Amino acid sequence: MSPMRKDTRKAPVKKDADASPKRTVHPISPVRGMRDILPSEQPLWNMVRAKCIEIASAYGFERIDTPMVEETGLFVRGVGKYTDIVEKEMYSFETEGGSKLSLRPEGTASVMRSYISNGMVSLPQPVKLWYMGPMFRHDRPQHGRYRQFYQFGCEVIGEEDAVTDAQLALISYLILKELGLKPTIRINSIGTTETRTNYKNALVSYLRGHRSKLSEEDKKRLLRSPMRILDSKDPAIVEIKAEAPQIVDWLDERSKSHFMRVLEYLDETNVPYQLDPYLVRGLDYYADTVFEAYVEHEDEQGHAQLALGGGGRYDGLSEVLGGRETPGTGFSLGLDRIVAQLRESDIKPEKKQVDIFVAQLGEQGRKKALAVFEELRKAGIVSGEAFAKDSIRAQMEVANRQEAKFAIVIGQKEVLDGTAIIRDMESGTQEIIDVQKVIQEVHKKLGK
RNA sequence: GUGGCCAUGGUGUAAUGGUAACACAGCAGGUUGUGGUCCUGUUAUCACGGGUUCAAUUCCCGUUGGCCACCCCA
Repeated sequence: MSPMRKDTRKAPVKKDADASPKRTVHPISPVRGMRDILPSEQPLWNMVRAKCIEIASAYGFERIDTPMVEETGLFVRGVGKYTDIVEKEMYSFETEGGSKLSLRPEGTASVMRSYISNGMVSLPQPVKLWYMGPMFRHDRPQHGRYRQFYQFGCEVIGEEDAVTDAQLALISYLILKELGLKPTIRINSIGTTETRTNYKNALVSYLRGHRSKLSEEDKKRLLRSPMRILDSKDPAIVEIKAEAPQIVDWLDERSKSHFMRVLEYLDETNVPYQLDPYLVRGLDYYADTVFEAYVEHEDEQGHAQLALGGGGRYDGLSEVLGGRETPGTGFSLGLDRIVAQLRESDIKPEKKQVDIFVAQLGEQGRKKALAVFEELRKAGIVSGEAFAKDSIRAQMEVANRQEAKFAIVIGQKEVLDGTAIIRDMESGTQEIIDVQKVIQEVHKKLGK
């Protein structure tokens, strides 16, 4: 029992005698829209991460990690200059050398860039990749929306067959479903660039006919991105939408048959999906198939639909980024939102239980316990400890909190005898065992 | 980017123009040999800055942050 130990314990609380009683340093809070994912939240996150990886791996996807910082031009060209993401949500900065860089707002552009710059064309096609990591968008924080958020995504590059589109919708559905959510897929086809140009013209002239009902914001979008108006929740727009031209009617034969095949494959998978003729995604690289995965979400007003992820085909992206013509299709899921939904649905991961807690008493006991803990660890037994605590009582409290099934107590006496006490935390019964045989005793107890 | 609401210990809350109460969690202890109950102690210059006032945690303004809606999206 050294006084030193007592000092250490109190150190964090003790105030510097010389310092003024006032705290002059302001506490630092996280930057707006950023947050910590705490240890207590990690098991749920891990459950989500593990499910994503499990299913992607089963479908033959391999992991890729791309940098979080890219040239701003990658996103301007890839995602689209006039998208909201690029226009007002990117964290962009210039380096001293004059490079214009951005924190990635999404993953697909980077993956395609990597495919091109690493010459993955020479790999057996298609190349199937998954990624997981933080994305950054400078948007106003809100429910299920952060400035740093986490996405998991899958990309299939080098394959144009419609079955791939269906598979990706299936995979995104499966991940959510197997986590315990009840997702639905909403799907549409937005055809080729040419189709969209023609459709946009028709849409704009239709909307012009209702110009008086459009908000200022929507009037502006009439010129730049008229299709986005269809996303609006404005009741006036919803009404106008009902009569608006639908892009399906403008699809060329190739797009039409591609889409029909996607739907046919989807029919085979039992994925619940809805055709949404007005589904448009916020990124320019999409062509033909687009889809979103969403769940019903309860909020104060009643319920709304919350998108947990989305994706689609991006056959033109490679060329826009300077690669050769390469088809691609993919999706991404919002991990933060999935975690939030799981919490709302009260879905919890299985708790990892401590099998055995190693308690010690006295200096000799502590030293022996250190060795025993390591033996247990090597034997693959999940163990707990609180070696810095002196009192056995405090240690038992920790053992109890950790919900340990058993506790081993090694004190002065046990060290001398070459024994250890093993205690059943449930019943409170305990017995003396040979310390040499700790591992086999524990195995025996846990085995039954 | 626009608008609304909010800001008290680690967490959740309470009260009050005269410096704060409760619950839970944490730590220590109830004579370093034993947990889940109990008891004791301990843990807040009331987000930050300024103003009004004899006096502000309480009123006002600003800042920062949070929540929510719009916009948009994951």
